[in-house]
Amino acid sequence: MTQQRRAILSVMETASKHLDASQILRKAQKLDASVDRSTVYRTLRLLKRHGLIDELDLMHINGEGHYYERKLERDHIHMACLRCGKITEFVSDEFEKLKQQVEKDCRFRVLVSRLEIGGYCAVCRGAQ
Amino acid sequence: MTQQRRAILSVMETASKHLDASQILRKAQKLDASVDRSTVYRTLRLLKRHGLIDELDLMHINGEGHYYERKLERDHIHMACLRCGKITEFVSDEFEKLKQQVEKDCRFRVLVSRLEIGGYCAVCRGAQ
DNA sequence: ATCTAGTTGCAACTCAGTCGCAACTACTGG
DNA sequence: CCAGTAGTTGCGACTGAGTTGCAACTAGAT
Repeated sequence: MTQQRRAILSVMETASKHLDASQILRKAQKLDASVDRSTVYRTLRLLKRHGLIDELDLMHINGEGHYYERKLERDHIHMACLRCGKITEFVSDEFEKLKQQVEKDCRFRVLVSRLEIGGYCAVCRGAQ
Repeated sequence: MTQQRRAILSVMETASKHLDASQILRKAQKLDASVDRSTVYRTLRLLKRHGLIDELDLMHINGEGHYYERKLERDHIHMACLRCGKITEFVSDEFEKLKQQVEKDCRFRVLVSRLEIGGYCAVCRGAQ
């Protein structure tokens, strides 16, 4: 556990929204100016492998990069509005059931899952 | 509808598995040698926007790129084995129900959806 | 046959993410 | 408390996916 990792960890813990690697870098550098881009990537890879963070695309609403968020107790769905860009999260028992079905019917051990939906949010749906 | 688009379309229609952009380029060039990388990207973007193909990450089992597949009547889940790399597809009514729930409970119009699961397939689960 | 809007190939570019390496640092055992 | 070492870091150079500006070129309408 190094200074740099502590800084990155702390950024992830306190983040209020989905951050991409360069945003994480900038925020981590405010805590420890020595943090390097490659350390961020290396640490993110580590955290991902250990199942502590989730990696998201958010339907590529802004470019090709990835977003990261701390993995919480319950998985959630990400919905991205293709019009206004808003990201909504949604927790659903149906989702849990679906994963259980996969485990059972496909005899597949589920470790990570990512459900992203693109479409129109309630507001934009009306405005459209 | 140009020669080049016809070639790319044809590759997508006849593909037996998930292809990335460079594989699509190579295959398309066998049908029309003039096809350029940028045309492939431009056409894929177009097809994606029109909802004719789906874009996948396949849990980044091999690098950062994207994979594409023709969108069929029914959506399906992609499961990627983190040990042997096998990709399995699975059609589920639960998945349809889940999307309906999102439409209803979140008043969110679902246009595209992508559910990817990483874990261990039946074979590797035993071998592990 | 002509015109034009849309498409293409090309080459140069951007940007995310990776890698090799020498310098460094957090922990171990003495 | 200190030396040894395994693992981590910063740096700079690199890779590879995807994009873009532009002049040349179609496909299809008139």
